[in-house]
Amino acid sequence: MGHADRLARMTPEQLAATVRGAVVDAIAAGELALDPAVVPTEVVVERPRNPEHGDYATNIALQLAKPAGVPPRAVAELLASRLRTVAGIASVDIAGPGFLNLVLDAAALGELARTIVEAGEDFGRVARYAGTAVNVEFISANPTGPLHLGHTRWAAVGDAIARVLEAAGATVAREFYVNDRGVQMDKFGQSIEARALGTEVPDGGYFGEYVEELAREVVRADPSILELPEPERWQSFREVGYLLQLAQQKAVLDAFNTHFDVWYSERTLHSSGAVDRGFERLREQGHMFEADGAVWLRTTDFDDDKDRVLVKADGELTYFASDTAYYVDKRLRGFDVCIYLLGADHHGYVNRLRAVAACAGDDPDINIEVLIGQLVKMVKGGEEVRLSKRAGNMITLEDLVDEVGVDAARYSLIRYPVDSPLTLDLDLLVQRSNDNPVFYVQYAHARISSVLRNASDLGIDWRATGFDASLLSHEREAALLGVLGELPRVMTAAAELREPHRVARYLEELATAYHKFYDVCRVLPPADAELEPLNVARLWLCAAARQTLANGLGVLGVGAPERM
RNA sequence: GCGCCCGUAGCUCAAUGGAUAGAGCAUCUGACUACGGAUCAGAAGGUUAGAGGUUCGAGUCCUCUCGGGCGCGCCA
Repeated sequence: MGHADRLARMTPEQLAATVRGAVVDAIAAGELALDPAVVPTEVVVERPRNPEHGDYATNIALQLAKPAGVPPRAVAELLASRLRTVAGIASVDIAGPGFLNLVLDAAALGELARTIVEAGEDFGRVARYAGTAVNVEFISANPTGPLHLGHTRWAAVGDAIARVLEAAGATVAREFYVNDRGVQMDKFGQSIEARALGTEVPDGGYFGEYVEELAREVVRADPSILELPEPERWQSFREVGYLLQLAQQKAVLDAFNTHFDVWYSERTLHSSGAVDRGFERLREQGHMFEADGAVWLRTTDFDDDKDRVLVKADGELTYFASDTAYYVDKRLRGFDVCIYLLGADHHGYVNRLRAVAACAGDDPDINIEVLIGQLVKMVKGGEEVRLSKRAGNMITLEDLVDEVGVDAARYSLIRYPVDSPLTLDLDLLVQRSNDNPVFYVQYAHARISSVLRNASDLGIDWRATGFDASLLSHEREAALLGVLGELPRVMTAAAELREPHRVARYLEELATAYHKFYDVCRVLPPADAELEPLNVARLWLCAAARQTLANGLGVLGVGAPERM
């Protein structure tokens, strides 16, 4: 019965297409005086907050009323009569100013469980960005010290953005720009040397305890370094110390489940000729000029406050010169979109980076994207913790993970949008980590895993037993199915908006829907009872829920434990 | 001074112009001799900082005011 099978399933995507079809048909039949071109290509079909408003609701009649010159309820009326004839749709109501409230047949909704189980890890993957190559650059901390809490938010969020984009079909490179060149590096080398020799750390140098540890390590690795003449000696300290520090950053990030594809060295940028290529591109585009003995980029052509110097009067390149070359290099490496994650203290860079893209002949609205994240504030004992290296209360990424674990740390940082400042209560995070919503979500996954294990122990092979979706008629089953069906749309929105926190919030909603279902719907047959078709149908639903939780958690880089 | 971000329940925060603004924590009251109680059911808690505007509809968009964070180098 191919016909029945085709009509049996009704995912939100299919429903949206069905509603749109009703509009197009109504126009073709002359019921609506509308240009088909004004019908949105994607009709919005959303799950109403109030369950009394049906499984799905659409505002399409409200949108079309004005262009059609007809009252919204009249538009709703004629769409409703068409939709009522569609197989899989149980009822259509008109509510409020002209909303269409749709209720699906239990079977049409329940088939979603099969769809999800069959899709497996692919459920939630969408094709929104298929064929797009995206470069996501984040953290890019100086390799002159450990990663601190300020970097940690980007470590979690940047990686989650990359994962979300991958789930949406993009090819993604996670990139870390290593500032291994310039004055800061020299200060770093001289600071390590000073600690090794017991002399005074230079002005503007690095004072942290880790510098002493680096000094000991460098000397231990090769004591002859102390015999070198200057400047080879401090330069050697710089080189060896830099590699040790960089390796430490990599190790910490790997442990944090954030794996970079590219560690791009600023030195390489210069030695590879990328700077020359970058300048060449900018010159071609006609935005470079000379004034006051310096070479400038006319970024004011594109919304920047002032023009920027590329080459100083003394012939030295500015940091900005590296930025421009780096951007051009990314584009030459084939990335369509270059995303930068910067802290709020760098928001002044947004316009100038966008101007760089424009000066290079690109479209700043397409090829470059600068995301500004607000800083993380920490509260401990009810008081704000001011993080400063000098005060010695710097909290590193490593510290946070040691205290709360990778999953809780990542989740806490990802579940909030980055454009609002975040206050983390260390006491809450550390001592009462069970209150972290990540455990609520993981618990749902572990709980389902347990049910499926028990089913297996009872010798139940639900996959091989017929699945009757129409049996999933309980309101909590319908609610759970409704939430399950949202993952593809949540993933699309999270990818488009670069907002992985939406996935986290969705998972919390899903976990709630599961727990509510589980509370009142017995899944396995009680002792001494026969296996009923309803038990099997609910096992399919459980499997679908578990798969969806696992897929969502995977996109956040958070584990989906089978036991906890 | 100019620019960007933010202001939602006691606290931490959601809500892509949609219906009665939602969660968690904290407070109070309930639910397992059946599948994991890290759960569930319920109560209480709001002039979405304030004032105008745009429209069928504004926490969301526009203007102004107030309050908070951050930034405005031929530094890196």
